[in-house]
Amino acid sequence: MEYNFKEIEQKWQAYWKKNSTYKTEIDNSKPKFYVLDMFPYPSGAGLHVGHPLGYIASDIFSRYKRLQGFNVLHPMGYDAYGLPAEQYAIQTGQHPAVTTKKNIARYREQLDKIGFCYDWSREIRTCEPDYYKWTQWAFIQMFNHYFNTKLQKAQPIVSLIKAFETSGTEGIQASCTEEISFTANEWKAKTEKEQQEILLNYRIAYLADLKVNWCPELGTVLANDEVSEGVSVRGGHPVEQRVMRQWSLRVSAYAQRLLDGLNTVEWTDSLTETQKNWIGRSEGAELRFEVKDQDFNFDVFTTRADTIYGVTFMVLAPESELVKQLTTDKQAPEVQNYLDATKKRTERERIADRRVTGVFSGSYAINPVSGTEIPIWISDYVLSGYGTGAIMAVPAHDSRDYAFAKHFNLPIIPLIEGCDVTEDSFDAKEGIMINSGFLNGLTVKQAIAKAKEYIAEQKLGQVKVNFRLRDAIFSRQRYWGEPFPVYYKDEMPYMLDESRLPLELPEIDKFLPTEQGEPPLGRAKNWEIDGYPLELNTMPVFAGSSAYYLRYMDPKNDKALVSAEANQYWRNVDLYIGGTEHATGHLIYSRFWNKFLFDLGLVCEDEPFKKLINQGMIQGRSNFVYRIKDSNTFVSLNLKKQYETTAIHVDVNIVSNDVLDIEKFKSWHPEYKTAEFILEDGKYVCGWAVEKMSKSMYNVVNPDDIVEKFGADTLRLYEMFLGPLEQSKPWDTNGIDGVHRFLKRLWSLFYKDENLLVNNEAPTAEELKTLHKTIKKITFDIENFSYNTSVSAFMICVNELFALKCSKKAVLEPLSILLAPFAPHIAEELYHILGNESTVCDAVFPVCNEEYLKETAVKYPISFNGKVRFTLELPADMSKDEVEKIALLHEQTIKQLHGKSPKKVIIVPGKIVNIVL
RNA sequence: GCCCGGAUGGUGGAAUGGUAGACACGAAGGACUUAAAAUCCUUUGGCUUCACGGCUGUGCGGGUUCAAGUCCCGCUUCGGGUACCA
Repeated sequence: MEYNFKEIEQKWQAYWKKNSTYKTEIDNSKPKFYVLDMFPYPSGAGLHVGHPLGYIASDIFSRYKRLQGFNVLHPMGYDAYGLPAEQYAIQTGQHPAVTTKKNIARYREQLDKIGFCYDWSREIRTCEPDYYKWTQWAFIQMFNHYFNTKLQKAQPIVSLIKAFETSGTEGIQASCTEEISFTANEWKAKTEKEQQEILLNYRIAYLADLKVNWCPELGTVLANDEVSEGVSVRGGHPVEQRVMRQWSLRVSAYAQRLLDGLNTVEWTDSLTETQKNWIGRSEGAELRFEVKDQDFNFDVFTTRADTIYGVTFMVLAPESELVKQLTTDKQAPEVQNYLDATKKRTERERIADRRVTGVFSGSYAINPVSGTEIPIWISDYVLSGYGTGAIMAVPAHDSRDYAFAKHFNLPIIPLIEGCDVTEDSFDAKEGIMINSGFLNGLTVKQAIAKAKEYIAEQKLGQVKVNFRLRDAIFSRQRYWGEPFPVYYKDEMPYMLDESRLPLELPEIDKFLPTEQGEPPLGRAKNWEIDGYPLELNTMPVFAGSSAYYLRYMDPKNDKALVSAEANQYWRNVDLYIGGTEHATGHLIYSRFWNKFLFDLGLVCEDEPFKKLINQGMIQGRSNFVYRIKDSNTFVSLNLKKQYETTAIHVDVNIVSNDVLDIEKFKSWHPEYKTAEFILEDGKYVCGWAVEKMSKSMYNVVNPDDIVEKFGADTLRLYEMFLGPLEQSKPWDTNGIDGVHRFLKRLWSLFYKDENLLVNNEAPTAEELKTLHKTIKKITFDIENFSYNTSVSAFMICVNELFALKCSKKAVLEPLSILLAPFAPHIAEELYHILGNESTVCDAVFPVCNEEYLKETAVKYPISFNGKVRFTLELPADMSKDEVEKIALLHEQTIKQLHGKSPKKVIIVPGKIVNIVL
């Protein structure tokens, strides 16, 4: 019997489906393990071979954990809302729901072929009302809470209202958009509308006028993580700054907790580092500067309080409210010119063209420590959104201030002994302070601490921590997203009653803004509730992915996002696998979302993802043919030097081992029908390059084709065999024969022609050694996600058993269980051939018995000055002295010594002998 | 600019400081076959030698060590992230 993968794979996929093998229920008798993949956005292009890489890795781990007796939750679903479907709808008029559904069906079909152990009964789609009901619900909770900075925890907004009623803002410790203060009486005197406006200043989900990233091309605002280098991450359209009234989530309130939490999770260093940078905590001081000839002062934030004696000017952000206050009449026209000019510059232009610009405001500040007068400038190199939107400039020790000072000829005072600031600033935080009054003679580190102390003592300001992390803008002027459960009364937002959820996405005639420039929902008929208009914006794509891992625990629950019981059992994700591209988006938002729900007592774990692995990208491997200029003749790779040629991408699917299938090429495209070829050794050899896998490079490989030709097990093994999981590597179908041969060879241990070879003989010591060293290696590799070396280990094992002609059940059975996580179909088949009747998924993972691995002899490499000259087989338990004696007496040693006596002999028992001459 | 990863045969890649190149692909040769496919066996870093063997070799330059792909210092280079965050 031959290895018929097609038959085997179909048979067991049907069996698993029929027997609900992958259905998971809460089982308190077993420990839980939750393995999660970052769910995909179902794009129209379907899956290419790069997509399943992470899914296969998580599938292996899930199956492994199950074999070890864990109750494994391994769900899958779809991040179904998003821009591409809507852009497509705008172009074609097709409803995004229709294309999304179609794409999901296609994804599912592709995923099913690979034999994953997903519990599909738990599937979720973010665009389904049953699901987004809970996204809307969470939003309502965020609206109804504020963040108490003292407790570092979300609290009901009603408790804040109570506090306002009794003592106003006195003693309030709450994260807010803007510091405001009022008394209890003032509060009570306010109208309902005024009170609501004030509460928005504190709510975790709030509406505010904010400077946002507006993308005209997409017709929507974008969050910071959706913009990179001044263009939208999706589509690469220019983005500009605009002030708009938008929903936001007060993610910044959780900055410290988001930072602290990173110490409690097992993520890769690079990922935690990225998050740390994104959160951007900096400790420093807020210093108050008085303005000369005005009864006015303002604060600046600095991490270098030690450089206070080197401040030679101040700079305000052009958008700062201080600009108006500090611009003198004389300077007013010039300042206005500058403001107009900067406003016109988009973020992108500012990044591309980083010239030094600025204008003098006319005012002077007084250095609070030295008392000197310093001019106040305005420049766009200072950001309005960070700190106070104003800085103290220390050109000697900050490169940006230095560039500015040089350009406008402002003084530069060095503060560190021996530093040279004639060409560049000295930014390093090291050295001994000079020119700095009471800080002279201290190291920079000491000076920072002392200056902070001084500032606090003298009440010149306060020690402060600033974060780079911004609140998440949560409104999108788009159709294909979750509607907000919000209606407006007297222009103030109010939440829908929970009983009215979900608020379903209405139908509209066109997926475009209205003629008045309102978002697409402005087109919806009767988009109101009880006579009040509903919100026209929809939620961003990260809304639906922020708590999906919780929903999988209890996907059908219509009373809660997740029941306490399910949450108590499944708790959080033990292993999360996905791409690095979500480092600053999804992985921040979902941690924030989870912490919020944690504060409300709705989930029992503070961090959602305990361990996280980033799978590397699968790159494409493109092939080229070389056309001789102005002809339809193509020349083979190694002959092309003789001609002037153009390289043309050719579909990798009609190339095998870099040799072009000429007939297929001719019919690939009409213009090549009459093509002629200059061959080498009768073959047309193509060139190649590693590039992104994309349609335009003709290097996309579809997993379906691989499954068709080699089977799912081969695909799974080969994806893992390509290289380390976390590394990026090119896909090259050429190597796949190797793993396919391995499976065939494994099969050949069971069958020769029609004869079953399996027998019940007792295994030899050698066979047991092969088996158990494989068990040991595979176990270690799975635990360390080193799947590429496990595939090698399987190959070695089968090669050895093949050489030993071993078809013993006692060896093959554990081997088939061992292989089951990697190649479940063939493993299941083999397991049944061996006489088992239940699924291999419920077998017990074999355990290595070290007894079988014990070596009686060691092959000692004998080296001279570190260079190995020969090997010597000696008993494993031989003493050091005896090894030395034998090694030194060996004829080859004597030859190497040339009559000299060795200076030193190093013996590492069981490892190596090194003789030093 | 800053931060994080890499760099090992023709290719993908192995190597708790202890015989570099496991395992595969490709290539070459052979067996089986009328033939092909499939399968099996052998060789395969480079240079050198009839051979035994020798020399050399993990991006570059230093260093530590009995011993370095691995540790340290300084570069080169290719990816990825981030960007006026004071």
